[in-house]
Amino acid sequence: MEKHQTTIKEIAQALNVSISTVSRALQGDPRIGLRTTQRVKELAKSLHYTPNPAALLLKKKKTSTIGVVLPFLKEEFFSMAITGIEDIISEKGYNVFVSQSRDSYEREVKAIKSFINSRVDGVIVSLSVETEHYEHFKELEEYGIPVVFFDRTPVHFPAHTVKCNVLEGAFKVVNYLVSRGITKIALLNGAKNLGVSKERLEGYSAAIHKNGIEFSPNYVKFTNLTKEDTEAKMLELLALNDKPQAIFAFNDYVALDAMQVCKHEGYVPNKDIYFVSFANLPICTYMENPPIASVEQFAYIMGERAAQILVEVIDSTNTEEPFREIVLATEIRIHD
Amino acid sequence: MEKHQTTIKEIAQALNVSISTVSRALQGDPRIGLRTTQRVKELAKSLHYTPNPAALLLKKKKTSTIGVVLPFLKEEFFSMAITGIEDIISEKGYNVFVSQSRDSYEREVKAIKSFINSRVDGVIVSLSVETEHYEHFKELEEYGIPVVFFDRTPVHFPAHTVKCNVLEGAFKVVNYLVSRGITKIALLNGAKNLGVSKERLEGYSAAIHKNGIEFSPNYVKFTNLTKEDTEAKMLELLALNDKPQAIFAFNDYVALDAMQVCKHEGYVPNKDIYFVSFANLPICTYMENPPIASVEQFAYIMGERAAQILVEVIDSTNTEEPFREIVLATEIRIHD
DNA sequence: AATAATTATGCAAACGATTGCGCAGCTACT
DNA sequence: AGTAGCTGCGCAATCGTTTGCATAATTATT
Repeated sequence: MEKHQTTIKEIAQALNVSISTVSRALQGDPRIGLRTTQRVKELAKSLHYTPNPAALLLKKKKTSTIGVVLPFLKEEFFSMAITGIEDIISEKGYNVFVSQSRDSYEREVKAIKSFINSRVDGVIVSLSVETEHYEHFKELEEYGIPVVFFDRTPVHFPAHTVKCNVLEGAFKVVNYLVSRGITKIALLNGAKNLGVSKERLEGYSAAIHKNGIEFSPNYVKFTNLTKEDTEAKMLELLALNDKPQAIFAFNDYVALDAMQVCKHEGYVPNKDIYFVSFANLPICTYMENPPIASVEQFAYIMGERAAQILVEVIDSTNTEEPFREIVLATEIRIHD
Repeated sequence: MEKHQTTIKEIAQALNVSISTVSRALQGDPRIGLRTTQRVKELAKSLHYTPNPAALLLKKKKTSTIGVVLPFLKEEFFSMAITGIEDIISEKGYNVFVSQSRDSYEREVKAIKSFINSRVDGVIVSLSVETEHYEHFKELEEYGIPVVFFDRTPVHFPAHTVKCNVLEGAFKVVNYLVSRGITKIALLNGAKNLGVSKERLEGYSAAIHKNGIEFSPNYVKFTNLTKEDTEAKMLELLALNDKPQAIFAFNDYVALDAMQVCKHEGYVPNKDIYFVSFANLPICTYMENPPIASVEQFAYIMGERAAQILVEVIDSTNTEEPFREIVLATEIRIHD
């Protein structure tokens, strides 16, 4: 029952003109007469003609497809970003391949290779927590496939990036705690190799120092973002002689995991120990007890901006374009 | 700096053999000598040769790409299903296009048309809440593109489907409530046109009758799954003279929205009014007060099964294969 | 040594579209 | 009438592969 996909050739035969005429008419080439152009376009429409993408790629070297690699679709931050990407990209006639690294370096590399094989026109990436080497992105570069990173961007690797001002957000949220008289603040950070972890630490330190609080290395923990590691690190914090009064968590998911540990250990979150975090995910509005403050990260907007930059770079013939680095201002949301 | 994608032609020239020889050698055609085959394969590997997918499609009419359309990636149920799909499909060398209908019929239709244009080899769908007509899937059929539906499957439209035994699950969960002495049970259902809503209603009714409880139409509400509509319907239930003791919600998200209304109206969820629901999403483990019972839907497994069926159907040359209808057994999880 | 039987390889068409170049046919001018 | 200048189209090559049908090279057979 395979319905035949209409081709340009069939239109040509039906109208008794040549293939090239049909092709040009469809593109509105001025060399083709008005009458012919009309007839061709009408027939094409009534036959539901759509150009064969393979043939196009063969000639034009363009698949109208982009690839997205991100850690976890199930994290609302990323699924919202995807939605932003989809909205921009589909409006330009592109399709989106999605691949999850699940925070595995290996999976991330495989995804990129697979995208190279399928000749995507561009790639949008948010790094896995494990990623410390960027060869796979260099390879992308060698093939002339542009990449835009968002949120989890590489360090010491020049590239197009979209992120929010993490340092500023971290500073603000720590400052907020201090303004409430809370000074013993621990940082339950992401993995060390992530740039966004470093920036959180910087913002945290800056706020600590600015407020004349002594910086305690014991109060800074790094987690690989798994539930297990978060729990372990949170337990370490709770075991400290000088227990922190508040935890600044890497993001809402880390905060949630940490809060569970708290409860399990007999502390009441946001009463015995305060929590603040990053992301401000919608799902948290359903929580009984969300972090008392969260830095809004504008996931959807990040996705949109990343997609915009990517299509601009794809369209631009200028291969030597300077790297674009978008930094979104953060906003802090108070929840209690 | 565009690195040249190696072609079969270049390999042929370098080895001083013909293009066809290279092509055959790469495919392990026995007609090509062992020595030649070896040399070709080695050079191909060292040059990072990968066949141009466009050329392949042109010849083979196969894109090794499938499309997935589902309501919301941000709903954990669907993002888990995608993960299952990805795992199966990528292992077979396919890529996955993802598109969200966001519960809009129009968007769903557009996604399908776009998939037809890009000549995907198959499609996996979970219907939007608005979908009542299936012409777009008929069109897919006409082009010979197989479809597999999961969870939200069409009614009166024969197709490959993967779902769980909703009726049974609904029956069990209502039965559980009754076993706890709760008899005034309302059903906060999904939209009427969804098959899965109908089945929930059937299971609900069956359990009600079996336990000799009088069926009250006032206790059955349908929502289009938006927060607003859920809230409105929940308020109607709360306004009833004979207020229900428990709410059986369409899924966890509906339950969460409904519970918020409850709280807002001064009732304590799962104390003044009990909640049970469908899906049993991991995110609910972070809730203070999740539904007291939830029907496990095995999202990941559904995704896997749907993908398996799809690749089987794609590979099978037999166009007249009977429709496969997988029904997964449900399990009910007690949370308190 | 000539021929048959293998074995190994090449030619060229085809897939569906784009595009540089060439060539009719018409009009208009001298 | 002859020629220049348009206008409107068609030819054929091209993109990277696959594949049916030769053909060439090698070995075996007599």
